[in-house]
Amino acid sequence: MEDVKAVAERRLRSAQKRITPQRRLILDILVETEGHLDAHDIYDQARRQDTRLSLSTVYRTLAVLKETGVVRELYLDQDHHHYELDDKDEHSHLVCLGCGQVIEVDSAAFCQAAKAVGKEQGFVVAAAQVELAGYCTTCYERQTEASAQS
Amino acid sequence: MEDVKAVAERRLRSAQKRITPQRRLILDILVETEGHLDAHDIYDQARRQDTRLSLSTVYRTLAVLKETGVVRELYLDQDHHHYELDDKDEHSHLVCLGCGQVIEVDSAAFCQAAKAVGKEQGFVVAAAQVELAGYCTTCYERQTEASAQS
DNA sequence: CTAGGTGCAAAGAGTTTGCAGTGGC
DNA sequence: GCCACTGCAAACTCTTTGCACCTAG
Repeated sequence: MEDVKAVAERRLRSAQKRITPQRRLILDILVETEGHLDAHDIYDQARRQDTRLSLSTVYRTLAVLKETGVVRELYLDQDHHHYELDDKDEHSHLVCLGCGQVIEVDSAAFCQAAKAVGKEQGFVVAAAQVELAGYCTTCYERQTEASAQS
Repeated sequence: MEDVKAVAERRLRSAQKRITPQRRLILDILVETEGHLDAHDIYDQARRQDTRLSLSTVYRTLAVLKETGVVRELYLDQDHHHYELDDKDEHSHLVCLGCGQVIEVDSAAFCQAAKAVGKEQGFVVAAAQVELAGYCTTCYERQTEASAQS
């Protein structure tokens, strides 16, 4: 855990970026939450500890962290960006259309498929963004019940 | 070709939606272009034939077409939505980070992987959105040249 | 000391909405 | 003729930018 932060700070430093309290705070939140946060989530949480932090700083920090490969930007829905720490293995996201929960799954299978597909087209795949939409068990049952009684 | 439009109109009608000249126009553009258009592309093209058409109508029409399953909304980049006719087979998109071109590829492999992965988690996958980012042959070569001489 | 970073407020994209008038069915 | 649809303008959301001040290295 502590490691992640150390690595992140090293990366910032080697990119001539400064380690400011604001950046530390945002990084802490990302590390502790281990989730998929959007800029506003981070802002809200950060505000509890530093009431003067501004949203633009959050955006600017996320941009820096993305540039340095510390966080990854996700596209879980089409309205805003989400971010997660980039310390995990390749994985993709299952988004439940019913309750909105996001499940992470290993995506080795996709990466392999991605590279194969790319190769066919003479295309070098740098990144595969796979978002799966569907229904979790609970929501699926709820939905089939609902349509059964109509 | 003509078929697609007929199907689309039938779908609209059965959803109690009206067939207006504006909707026909937008549909025509989608059918003829066969590409991945964003709202503004459609607006620009449509304006050539109907100078009074408004952007909101484009958005509203796209929303209706999406609802009725005539078009599919894509997420090719994070800044705005793209749309394509939903009459094609399952396919995904290769987006070139160099020149921005979008190549469509068959994604049977992904769909299969998607369903398998979902099943493991008790998750019913309704849609898989796969966007692959990378470099086409030309841009890849240009890039390796550039880094070679530095 | 001096870039690079910050807060604030204002600007920008892309998209949505309220409302009065129009036109499919 | 009714109600869905339209155009227009204004609002809204998310994100970015300009600028003066501040602070990490």
